[in-house]
Amino acid sequence: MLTERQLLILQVIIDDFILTAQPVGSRSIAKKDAVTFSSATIRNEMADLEEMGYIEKTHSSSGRVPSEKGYRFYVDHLLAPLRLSNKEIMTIREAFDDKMLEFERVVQKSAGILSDLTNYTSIILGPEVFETKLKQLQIVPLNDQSAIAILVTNTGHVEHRAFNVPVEINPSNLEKMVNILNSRLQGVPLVKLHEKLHTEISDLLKTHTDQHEQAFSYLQAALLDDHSTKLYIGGKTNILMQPEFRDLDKVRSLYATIEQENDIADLLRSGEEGINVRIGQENPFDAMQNCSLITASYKLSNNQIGTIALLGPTRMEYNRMFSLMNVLSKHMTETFKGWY
Amino acid sequence: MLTERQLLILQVIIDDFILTAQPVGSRSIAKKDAVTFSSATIRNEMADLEEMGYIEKTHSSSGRVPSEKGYRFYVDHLLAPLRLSNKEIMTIREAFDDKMLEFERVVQKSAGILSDLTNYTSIILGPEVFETKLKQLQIVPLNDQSAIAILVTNTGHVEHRAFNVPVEINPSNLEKMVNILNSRLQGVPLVKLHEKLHTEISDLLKTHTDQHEQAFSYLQAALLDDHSTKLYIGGKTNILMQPEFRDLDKVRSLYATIEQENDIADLLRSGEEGINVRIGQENPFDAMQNCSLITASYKLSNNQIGTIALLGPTRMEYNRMFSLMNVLSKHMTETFKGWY
DNA sequence: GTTAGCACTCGAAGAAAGTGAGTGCTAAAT
DNA sequence: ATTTAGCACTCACTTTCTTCGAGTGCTAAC
Repeated sequence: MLTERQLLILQVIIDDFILTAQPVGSRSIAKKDAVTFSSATIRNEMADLEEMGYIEKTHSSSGRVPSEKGYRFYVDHLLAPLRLSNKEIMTIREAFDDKMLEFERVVQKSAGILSDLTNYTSIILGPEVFETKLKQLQIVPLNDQSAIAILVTNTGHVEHRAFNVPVEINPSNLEKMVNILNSRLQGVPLVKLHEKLHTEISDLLKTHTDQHEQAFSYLQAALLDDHSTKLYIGGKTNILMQPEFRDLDKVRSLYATIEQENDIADLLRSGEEGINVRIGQENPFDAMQNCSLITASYKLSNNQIGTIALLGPTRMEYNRMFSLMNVLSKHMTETFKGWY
Repeated sequence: MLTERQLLILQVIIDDFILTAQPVGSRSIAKKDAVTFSSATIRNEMADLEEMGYIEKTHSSSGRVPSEKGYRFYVDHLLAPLRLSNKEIMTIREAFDDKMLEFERVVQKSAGILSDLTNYTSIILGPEVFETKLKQLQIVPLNDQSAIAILVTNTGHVEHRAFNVPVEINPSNLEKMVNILNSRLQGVPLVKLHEKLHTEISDLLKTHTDQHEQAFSYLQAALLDDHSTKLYIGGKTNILMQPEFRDLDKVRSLYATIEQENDIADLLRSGEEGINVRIGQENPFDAMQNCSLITASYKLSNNQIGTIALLGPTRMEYNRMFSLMNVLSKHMTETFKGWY
């Protein structure tokens, strides 16, 4: 168990290191107002803290640096919630002031804010698509060879895809077809669209259009793009600002990792509801061994859950990040309230 | 005027430097098979070439490095068109093999190919929007408070925007309104949409709907997003691979410059038809003083012109880049042929 | 005109020396 | 029994000095 004094020293070391990225020495700790004892005492305490694994030396005569265990303890027990600055609060409030009505827009903006305010990289994951349902289907003929299929979901998401049409389809047939499709497909979850097209619609179309086979296959190709959950990334280049990423190789391998969107999505999904932190080795990917990943969840009105995340060096401003992500996820949840 | 021998030496120096990024010395030039004279002769010639400004020394006893004038001469007079490797040709061909029908998709893919094959950063600019016309307008009600306006252009481009609806509008009124809008707005160039809405439609709506004022303003807000030309950027992080960007400050300021999308768009637009190269100082932005920008134009079926560009260090593989961009722009032009 | 030869230049890489922020330990002070 | 002053020691960093070699320009011989 740590004594009061050790807690204080640990806190000072971590706070200082988060600020400066430099190893913290006993003398500089002793200078703090909150610290009333001498550097020698601090040295003794630091030796104990090191023995317990909370701090480390970078070399035998260096100051101390928080270990991952130290950060973990800090996050779990020492974190003093920070009041956000007025500027930060205003930035977020203003962004949400102009009513946004599209999921994409909200998420994009949130990712932007988060990366701008933090200088880290933000990643936002949308909710699972299971429940997204088809609201309406439209087909707009462009010319006699191609048309655009537009798909609107109940969440206000719009997808579209151009496709070739067999020349023989005439406008009235097309309209008929779209009407049939709409009447049969409205309300169908996107993930079931494929199946549904096969089982129910295929024969229906057959009776109403001549070229059903071809039309069907074209349409299918057009509509069955991946509806997989997208990742919104903000401030990708902020990583370059962090002194721990002075080494370009590290940057490169981190970028390579981030580009595996599926893996990252799985990682974000794996967090519990509320705020989570993964510190250094707690992250599954090699390139993230020097990183921390903070995730927070937001809710949609149907109680589906999405995740916002911040990726930075282990030396992260955890307390400010917690407050920021808290506020932002609340704003997002609030914005989405009563949407669908 | 340069002698044959000087031309040869200049060529070797530039080719070598492009490959290795190291200053080229007289001895290494003398070793080339194509070179039959001694290093001493080469030194004499190099002194002349330097006097004429085609090459430079990095310090008084270093090998030579091409000057910007040298690159300019090389690009204008020495460039031997390079046969692309089979792999490169196949990559491009395969990408264009599966029929793409949407401008965005084609452009996105092209940008991807270009940056992947070159390890530089690719930038693609769409054509001016002047001629893009409204094909069809759709309004899909989401619930009783919001709806989505979808706008399809004759180029197959789809834009959409959610907006609030006054609760009182009922479905049949909405349909009526959409029909009116479509009949009056189809074929109107996007850039004139704003004006047209004001002069012609406002009063028309008035006679058909009760809440025309509100509906109108909402719709206006929904439709009049910026239709400005978008930039598609690929391989932004490729810049990190170039040894000349070992200095993070340079990378940062280059990124900052690229993020000024309007300026970049203007820059890309300013090239002549065909392939252009801007070398170092010929670029207008400070952060690009060590960069070269190659631009090439592609055509849409209506003869509108778009631009693909490649941004890299002045020490660029100009001949391969020329071939690549040539092939790619042709493929793009071909793909767009007969589209609208 | 070309080239061999040579003195010279200068950056890069390495070794040596000095600096200072930090430590651990001991012994005195509280 | 803590705490602290004092001191020897460590080690990254910086600066200075050396060495090394790839490169040059110039001169004289071919």
